[in-house]
Amino acid sequence: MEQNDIKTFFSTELLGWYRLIKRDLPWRMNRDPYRVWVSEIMLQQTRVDTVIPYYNQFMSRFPTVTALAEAPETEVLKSWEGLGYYSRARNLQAGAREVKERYGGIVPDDKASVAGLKGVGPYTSGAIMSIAFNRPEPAVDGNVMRVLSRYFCLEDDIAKPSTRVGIEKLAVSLIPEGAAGDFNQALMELGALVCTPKSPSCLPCPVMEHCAARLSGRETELPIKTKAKPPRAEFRTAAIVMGSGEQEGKILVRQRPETGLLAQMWELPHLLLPPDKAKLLADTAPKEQGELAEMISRMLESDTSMLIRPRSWFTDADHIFSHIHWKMRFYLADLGEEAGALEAAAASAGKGNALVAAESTAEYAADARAGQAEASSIYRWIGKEDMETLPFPNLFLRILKQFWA
DNA sequence: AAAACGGGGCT
DNA sequence: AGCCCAGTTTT
Repeated sequence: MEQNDIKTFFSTELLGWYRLIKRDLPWRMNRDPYRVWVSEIMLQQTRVDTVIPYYNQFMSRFPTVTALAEAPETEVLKSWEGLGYYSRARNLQAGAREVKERYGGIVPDDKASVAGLKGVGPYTSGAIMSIAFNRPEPAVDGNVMRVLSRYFCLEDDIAKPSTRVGIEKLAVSLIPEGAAGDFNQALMELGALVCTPKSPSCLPCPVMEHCAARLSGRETELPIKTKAKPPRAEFRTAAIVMGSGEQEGKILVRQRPETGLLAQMWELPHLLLPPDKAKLLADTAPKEQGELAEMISRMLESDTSMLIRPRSWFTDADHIFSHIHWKMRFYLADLGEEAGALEAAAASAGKGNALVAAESTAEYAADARAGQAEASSIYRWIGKEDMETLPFPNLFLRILKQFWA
């Protein structure tokens, strides 16, 4: 059979299959461009099952572009809490504000305008244009690269940006006349339900008979993809500082900087350990680390001008981001009058009031500067009920819940 | 071109 | 416990 017939077969069979079995997802209720837009942003790097509850809550709280544009930023961030990649939420709201101001609150039926919105890249602009407006644009995500790599037996590394560009050209050529939205969703649906990464279910696949990878028995070898580097380890000590007097029953939290990791989210105060101290955390029992407790307490004194007394070890927690592995140790601390046991231990370890040892690495220096630049104005005492208002990343939310359990 | 940027699911 | 998933922005 000729290549063009193989392509036509693919498009026709896939589209027919999708129209029979497509899942009933909340963002498929209608073609409202705003609903499509929100769903596509949430679905970046995130599975359908995870997104569904967030999507429903988000749409009821921010039903229109204007509602989102006019909402307080913290509220938007709070609604994104636990979803990850928080710049998506801030970019989405920035986009909503642009649509409100420049396009009167109507998402424009124009590729360049949509592609110009913050947080909207090649995939998302293609998805919005095709799904909401039925324009023949490619929407190439990981599913699509996997499906097409297998069906056409493409051996390019899908981790390379240039590969996506090539697959986009192929994808456009496959779009059936007048069915761009359904076809693009069909491609992703097949990748999600049938042509899965690990063990694809070829037997029920609507296009198996002309799948080049399957025909040559190579469906599990494709697509080719270079593996990511493992995350680098970072050791951090953190404190749960319990207030007294006015602050009785409250604890000390702070807001992260405007940019970078977990930007603008709230957190328990913590400190990146230089490599030599990190070994201490890794190798020594929590209760014998007066020195580490002492370091975080000195950092807090310098930031807040309050006398912080570490009292006891609370818990250890690991958190793995895509590029960093945080190994954290939490101490309970208060503003007590007398020195705590841990401080005594630190003193006997021979550490006086000297500041934390000079930075050993560029990373540590950068972290220390960022911490200092934001110091003092970003700290705040919160009670249990404030957890419902301030956005915290999951790792800190878990610790807070454990503390207030 | 490579790194930064979360969090959860599967085996 | 280790491996996998992968869009956009920034460097």
